[in-house]
Amino acid sequence: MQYWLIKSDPDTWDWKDQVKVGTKGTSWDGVRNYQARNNMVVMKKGDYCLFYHSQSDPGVQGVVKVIKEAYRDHTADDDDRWKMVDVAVVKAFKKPVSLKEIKSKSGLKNMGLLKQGRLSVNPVTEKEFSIILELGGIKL
DNA sequence: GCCAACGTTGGC
DNA sequence: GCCAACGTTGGC
Repeated sequence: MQYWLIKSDPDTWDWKDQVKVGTKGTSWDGVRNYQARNNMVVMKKGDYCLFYHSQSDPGVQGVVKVIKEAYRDHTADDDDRWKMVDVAVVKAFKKPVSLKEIKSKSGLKNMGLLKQGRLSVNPVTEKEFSIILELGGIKL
C-alpha cells in the first residue's frame, strides 16, 4: 500500500465535484509532467490519495482512492506519453488541513508537497498520511 | 498580479 | 549536450 497527494485547481475540479461523482469516481486526466506521470504509473488499485486544493486557500480536503490503475490519457490527442488513473471519494475531512498547518507541523517538514511545491502528484509516507488524517479529524 | 521555482524547447 | 529563453504552476 502506497500513499499519495494529488493536487487539483479548485477552479477546474474541486472536492465538491469529486463528491458528486461518488463511487464511480473520475479520471485524473490532464497531467503533463513526467514526474507526476511516473508517480501515477506506479499507483495500485486501493492506494489512498490526499485530495489537495491548490491556488486560493490551499489545503487537503479529504481522501480518495485509486479505483483504476494508469491507462492512456484520452485528453492527450495522439500523444501516447500521458497517463491517468481513476479515483473515487473515500471520506471528507471534518476540517480541511491548510498548507499553513502542514508547514507548521514538525512531522510533515519533509513532505514532497513542501519540497517540490509544483509537482502535482506526490508520494506521501504512511506516517505523514496518518498525521494529516488526524489533523483532518477523521479515521479510515 | 507578482514572483520564485522549475520544466521544456530549440539553437548551437 | 549545454544553456538561454520562454512557459507554467502555485503561494502569497
